[in-house]
Amino acid sequence: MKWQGIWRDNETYVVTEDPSKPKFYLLEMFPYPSGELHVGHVRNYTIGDVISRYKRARGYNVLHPMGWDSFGLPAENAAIDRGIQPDTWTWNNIAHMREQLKRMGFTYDWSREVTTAFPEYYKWTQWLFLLLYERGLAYKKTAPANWCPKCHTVLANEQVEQGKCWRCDSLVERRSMDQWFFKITDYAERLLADLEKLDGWPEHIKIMQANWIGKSEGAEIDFAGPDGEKIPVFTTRQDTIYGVTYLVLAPEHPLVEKIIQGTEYEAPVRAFIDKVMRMSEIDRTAETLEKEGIFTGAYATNPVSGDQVPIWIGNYVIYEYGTGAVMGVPGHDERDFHFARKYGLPIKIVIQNEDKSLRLEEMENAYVDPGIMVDSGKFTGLGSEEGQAEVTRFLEENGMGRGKVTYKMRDWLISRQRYWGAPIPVIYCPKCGTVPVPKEDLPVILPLGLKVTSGGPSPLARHEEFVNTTCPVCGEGARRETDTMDTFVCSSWYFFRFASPYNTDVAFAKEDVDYWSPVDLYIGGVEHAVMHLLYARFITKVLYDAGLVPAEEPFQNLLTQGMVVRDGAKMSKSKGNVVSPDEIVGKFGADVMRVFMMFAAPPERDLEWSDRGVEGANRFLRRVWRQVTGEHTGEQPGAEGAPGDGVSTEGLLRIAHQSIKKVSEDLERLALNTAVSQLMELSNYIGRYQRLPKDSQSADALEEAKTALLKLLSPFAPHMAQELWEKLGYSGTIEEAGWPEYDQATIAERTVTVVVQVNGKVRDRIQIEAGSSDEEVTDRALASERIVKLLGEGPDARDKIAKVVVVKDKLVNIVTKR
RNA sequence: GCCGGGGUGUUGGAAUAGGUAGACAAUGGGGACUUAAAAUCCCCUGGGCUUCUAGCCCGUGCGGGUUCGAGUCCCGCCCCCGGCACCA
Repeated sequence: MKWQGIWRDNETYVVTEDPSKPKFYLLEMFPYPSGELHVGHVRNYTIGDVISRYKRARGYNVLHPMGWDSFGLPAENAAIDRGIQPDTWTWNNIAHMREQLKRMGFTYDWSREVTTAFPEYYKWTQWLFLLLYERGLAYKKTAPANWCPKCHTVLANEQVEQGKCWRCDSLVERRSMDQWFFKITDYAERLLADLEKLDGWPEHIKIMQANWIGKSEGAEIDFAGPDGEKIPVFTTRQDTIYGVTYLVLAPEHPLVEKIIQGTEYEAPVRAFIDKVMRMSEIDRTAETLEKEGIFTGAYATNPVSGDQVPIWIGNYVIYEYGTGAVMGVPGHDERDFHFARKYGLPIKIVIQNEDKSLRLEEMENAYVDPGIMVDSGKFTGLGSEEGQAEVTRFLEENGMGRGKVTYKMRDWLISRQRYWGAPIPVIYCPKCGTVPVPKEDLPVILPLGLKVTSGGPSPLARHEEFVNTTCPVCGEGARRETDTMDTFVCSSWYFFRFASPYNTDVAFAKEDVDYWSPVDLYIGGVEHAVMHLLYARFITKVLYDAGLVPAEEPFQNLLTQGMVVRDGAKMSKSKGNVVSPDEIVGKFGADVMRVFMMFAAPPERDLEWSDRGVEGANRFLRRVWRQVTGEHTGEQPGAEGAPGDGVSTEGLLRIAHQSIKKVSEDLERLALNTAVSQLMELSNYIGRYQRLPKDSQSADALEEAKTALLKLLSPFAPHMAQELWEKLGYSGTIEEAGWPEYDQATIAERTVTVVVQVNGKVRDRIQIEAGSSDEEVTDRALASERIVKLLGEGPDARDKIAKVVVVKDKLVNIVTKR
């Protein structure tokens, strides 16, 4: 507490741009102000704070900011449940959580605090929308969207998990609505390609993003419908074009209506479509769903082979992907194979494996591997890969189709039919149509004090004063857009605002973002692997293209920390296994909480909460206190133990310097748990050393070991390290004293323990002078008591040896003849 | 199904470049101090065996392999966790 006040009063952690120092931009994902800091936050922010303090001690100019992702649905729900205004609720939560953060002793530069729900911030979120609009990257269209009935709004694709809303788990429905989108698909290729540049990202996150983007290279082939109209299909297997025996359209496909009209197939096809369309999204995409289809009565022509093939409708064809129509190649596609078998459609083999062993009557599965094209007209004999290129060329030369790349990723739907968000800055004029709000009119203020109710249209849409406005172009009466933006828009650029938070006339100043960008280390949960992290990369690229930021990628290094669990399960109120950080901090102090969380598990893995572990951390810090001050911390004196063997001044200095090396390296590679364990080892040794007779202790060496311990401990337990620093008689902050450097000569041991193995099994250990030659080591090993016992002495032993392997100063392995 | 990550004592975890498996903790046990308890300090804490002041065998999910030597590399399985999921 004492030091927190001093840090604040001296503005220790307020940073300014300083070109004379190397910069380090450290960022943790800012929280949604839910009301209470939970242990997951504490873990995330402690990891960041440890790195921040370490980098600062190392002389970096560290930007370490904090803010609030403060728009969003829970505020509205709280308003409904408790009758408080969303803004009041949000500001109260922020005030409370800010205090909780301060109590942890985090090194934030609070002068840069950013709150996305303040007009000073969302003005620039709206500006960002207009920037995308100008650049043709924001557009409105009517499209079927994911509607969450409980949240009363649409959701982006990324926010639907297994057919359910990511927030409330409700089953998502399909609704056709007029919506604003950001054209993230224009950046699909770059978002994919630039993943390769992100060396500092965990591989699995990059893979998740690549899968989400879902690039497929193939071709679009124009089949001819019954009246000669084009029916394009997308395929990645152009080489199987001669194996097409039918076509399948998605039930939504516009051509369906046309080809069944007035035919005997009309009624049954309609019934089939109705059935499919009535299914919920989750049922329709469930893996258990039986593939079903129905014949339309119409036929299409294969442009390459000239074959006439029946047109079917299938429940498994997705209208939004590719062209919403697929060619059925049962011989070489698993799904098509089963569909063909089920409905008695013909199967053709057009790809043979090398040994020509495929026989139609023996096939139980499709042959999906590459092979040699057979029965494929002029392409017969080509390999699959070559065939794909040749078929594509043939299609293009004859106007029958074209090479095509398709992505699974869809455009980012940003409209939300909710109140507590940044209003979309658009006006609809009966005369001028859709008109963006001029930049000088920003922000479009979100009116406060509205009555928020559950269900029905958003309060904004019912608030006439907000809705009614004048057209900025013609001045006539017009209406405002009443949807607000997805909160992920707010969080897709906040890291630039932190670099330049004071500006009122620009979103961020060029020189500020030039100095600070990119974020050197970004820390947060995996749950944002494809949402926030993809959106932030997209927006950064847009800003880069507009010449506003210097970096094409926002986050140089990424650390995705694991969850905090208890009894193996995620903490939740309903399970009653929630740990309150306030309680722990109140009982043991922030340092104990910090040390426990850093020690209990490596950052990227889940951390199992353990009350016993917290007590262990407490014991460790109390011991350090006693060792440094010589004071007792409540225990009775007189129960001193023996120092144990092998404790020496030389040993003390060695472990002190080894610890400097080890802790520094561990901090660099973010192995914070092993860094703490090294500190424990150092402390254990100091304890044993202090139990030596006073006259064999070196005060200088002890002082050196103590200061090393405190400096190394200071990122983890800053309050205590600082207090002890003062007690040792030093002035100023321990951080200003700098990070310790180790001396290699002190670490080097004069004698080393070498393991002696016989045939790979450890048989003895010998003490030997460091740097001894292989011959010396071998001689010593053979002379050792245990080896003599096993192999005999002198020439006897030498006769039995086939080979000796020596690893310098570590190990010698004697291999005997068999 | 596909793609990732993982499987090490009673538990959390360590072993960073193929070289002493189990560091550091937690738990449990024993002891010291104490009238007693707490706190503190010391010792032990993977399994089995034996001739027990000492030593042997087994042991990193399972089965093979490479190597003087494998938790680590290769092949084939099993299980757990995460992501995607009829994507043509």
